[in-house]
Amino acid sequence: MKTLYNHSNSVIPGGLFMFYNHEEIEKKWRQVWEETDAHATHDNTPKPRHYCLDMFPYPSGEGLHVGHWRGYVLSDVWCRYMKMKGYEILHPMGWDAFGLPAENAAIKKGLHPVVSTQQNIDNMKRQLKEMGSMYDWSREVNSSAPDYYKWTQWIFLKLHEMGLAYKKEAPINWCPSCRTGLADEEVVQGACERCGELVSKKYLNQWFFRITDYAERLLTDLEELDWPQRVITMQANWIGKSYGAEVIFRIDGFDEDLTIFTTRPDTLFGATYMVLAPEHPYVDMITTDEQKQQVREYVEKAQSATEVDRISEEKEKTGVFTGAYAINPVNGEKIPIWISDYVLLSYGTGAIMAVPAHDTRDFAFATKFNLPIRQVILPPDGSKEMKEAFADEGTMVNSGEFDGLSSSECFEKIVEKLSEQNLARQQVNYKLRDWLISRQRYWGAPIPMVYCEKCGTVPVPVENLPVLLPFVEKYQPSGTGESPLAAIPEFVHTKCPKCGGDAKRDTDTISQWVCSSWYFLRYASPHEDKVPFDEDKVKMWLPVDLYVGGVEHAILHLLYSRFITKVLYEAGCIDFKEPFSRLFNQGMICRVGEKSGKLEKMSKSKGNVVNPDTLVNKFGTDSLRAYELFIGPPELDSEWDDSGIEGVYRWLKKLFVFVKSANFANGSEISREVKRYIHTAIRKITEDIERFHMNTIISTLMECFNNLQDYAKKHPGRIYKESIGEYIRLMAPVVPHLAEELWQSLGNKGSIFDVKWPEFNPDFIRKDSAMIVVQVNGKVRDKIEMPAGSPQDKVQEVCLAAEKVKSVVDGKEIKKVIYVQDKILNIVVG
RNA sequence: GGGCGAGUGGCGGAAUUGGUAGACGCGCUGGACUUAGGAUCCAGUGGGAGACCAUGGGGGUUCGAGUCCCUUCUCGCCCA
Repeated sequence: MKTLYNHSNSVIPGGLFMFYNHEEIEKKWRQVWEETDAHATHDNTPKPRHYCLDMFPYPSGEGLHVGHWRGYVLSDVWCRYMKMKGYEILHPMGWDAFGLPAENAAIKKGLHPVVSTQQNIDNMKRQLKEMGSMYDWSREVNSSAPDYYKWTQWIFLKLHEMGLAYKKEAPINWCPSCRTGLADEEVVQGACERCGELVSKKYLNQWFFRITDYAERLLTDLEELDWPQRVITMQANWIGKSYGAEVIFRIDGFDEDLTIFTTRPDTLFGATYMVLAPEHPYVDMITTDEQKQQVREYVEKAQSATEVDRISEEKEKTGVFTGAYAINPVNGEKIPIWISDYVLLSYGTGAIMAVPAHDTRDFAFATKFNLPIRQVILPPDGSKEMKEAFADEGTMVNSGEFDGLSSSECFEKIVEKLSEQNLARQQVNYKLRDWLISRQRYWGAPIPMVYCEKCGTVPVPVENLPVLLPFVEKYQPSGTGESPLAAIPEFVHTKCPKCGGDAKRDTDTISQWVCSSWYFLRYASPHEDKVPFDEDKVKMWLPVDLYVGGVEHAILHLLYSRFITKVLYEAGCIDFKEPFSRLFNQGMICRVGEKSGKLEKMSKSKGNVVNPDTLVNKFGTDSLRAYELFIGPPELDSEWDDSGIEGVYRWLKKLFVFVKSANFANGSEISREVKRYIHTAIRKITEDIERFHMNTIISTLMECFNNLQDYAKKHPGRIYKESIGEYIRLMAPVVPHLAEELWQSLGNKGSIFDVKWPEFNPDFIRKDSAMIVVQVNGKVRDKIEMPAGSPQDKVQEVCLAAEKVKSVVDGKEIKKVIYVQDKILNIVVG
């Protein structure tokens, strides 16, 4: 008894005890929701539909921490609010269960991924249910389930059929620790996005998706999205469109030409040498005998360097002369051809013209190897000194007929001139490269392709899907560049679907990013078994109205999903080009890291996680939900502080006692004061939810409650059920369990979420009097209460008579008076 | 180096269009009830004795600036 009293009881007037038993209340209402199927989404409904999606998590063994809760609480508050606004809500949840994170976790625990994934899903699902979110679990998807990945394979085949999936032997990003190839997007600062290991190069025959075909569409359609600006910018930068020109340089003594891409054709006269990527196909051909040895050694060494190192501006430049010369098409000059690793084969044409005077890296290279630096653009200050490259625009010099013109003008003029001789043309270039989707790992959807000696590469027919991932004991990555599946003869050996002869399966698996780039479509018809998604239902629900998740997916997942959506649009499967109309990125929850002592993103490895289970036990889900919002603006990072939850808990406890212990009168509220409190809150909270200012919802609710409580103390028994009911509806999206409980105890039947969101009435917040702030020369001198709507001369008269004002104004000339209705009167004196 | 955020009490943070800076909460101080208080309730809480001073620093626009403009510093993220 004593512990209960300590924790949760409040003494109410009259000496009675009230116990806010959050555990019992929350359990009760979750059960009611389950029994009444309260969160089921109905496809057929007269209501307007709203699709709100959380980025589905990968089933981690560590479970959820309070940082994960943030986004989920936010979207749930939004959904519950929208439901009360009269929408039919689709708010599903599922598991990004295939792929490296899940597999690495399984290996670490020494469990089979099938087992560990299921365990993790069970635990996380329990946690998610405890959050009280209105997920419709009947629509749960699991990307590692055959009835799901069957359709991931279908997507692969669709792209193949459209000519958007192709296989090529290429140097790819290889993570030696994860023992698999990675997409460019998965390499961050030269390291594996997952494990942080430095990525190296490996030549492998791999499947790619032709995302570059969609570069322009992916860029221009960004404009129509209601997304955070920074995500749009990051995507645009990643696509990396640049305008420039292709210019052809003749190679002295050879029939072959070198084509280069430059974003600065205006600097052509300043090109004093050329550089090829060490892997460039002409290197061997043009290298003179004297240079052969050196070049060969250099090419070998360059293979091992990471891309980030190669293109870094800080790194000491290296390179070797090939002995060959090219002819600069604008002036016929013979310029040496070098090779250097700062030129990448994969960007542009793998060859550049080097203009040391106007490019930072070229400048560093030329300085090191004593190559000529010729200034062709004069900076606006006319400086001819060249201590570093001048990369801006200016006036042309040393450029023949173009001298004296502005460099921006010559950008086109020089290209035009060369194009007459077919030596140049305007060209747009993209940094985006094709998407590598083969993984040499076990835990993924097998690539549905078969290699037949007779027929070549043959897609597995759709009716034979899924190509099942075999259950094997030994699934650890081999590291040889072959997937573990290659070691399973029963899997590898198959019959050719075309000729029926012996054939071998592709043994790589599809990147998890493909699995997650279409899951939002699956939720519309999660049990459909004839097609990946029911087109009518997708039309009903999509595109996603609100997508909530972390900014870490700004490029990878969001770009891939946009791409797949565009492909399916082109294929005529869906009628929209963009999957997510509105995107919201919640900020990270941070805490001081155990080892670093610094504020870091919450994660197990940093040793700074806070487990929600403990807090739920002590304070209840509703308190934690409210506190997750209260901690700060949802789009900004916030620091977790355990003690803050106490304040929220106290509010709920007091509220519980307040509502449960009083008898509110039936009928309409008669107090104007109470009406004003409630309607001020209705207006503020509605606006705040609409613009995602979730933190101030809590403040407003607390403030309003404090007002109601004070009022009730002064006027016992004078608050009506109507007002309390409105208050409970306002808090319902945030604290759903308590709201249901209190709603019921007011004598209502049914769920509060089937009741309409309260309407704000401006008549009720109008005040009879206004507190006028009286300023003299902008300084506050007094505050005077006046009837609302008083005219300026009246206000001025009263204010000037006020003692505090008089003492500063007297004896001075009044130069000007500014009056803002019912707010402020500013007297300007000389 | 470039782009985008952010900088307000002891702390987390409020402040639609420029109009009482510090809402709400934590913490703290004092008091009440109590065997006890880590429960609850009441009061107080930016600094300064004060005129006044205060939204990272400096300038500006304005009757009035946390908010707009210029400049500068610090931190975070992304790109290079």
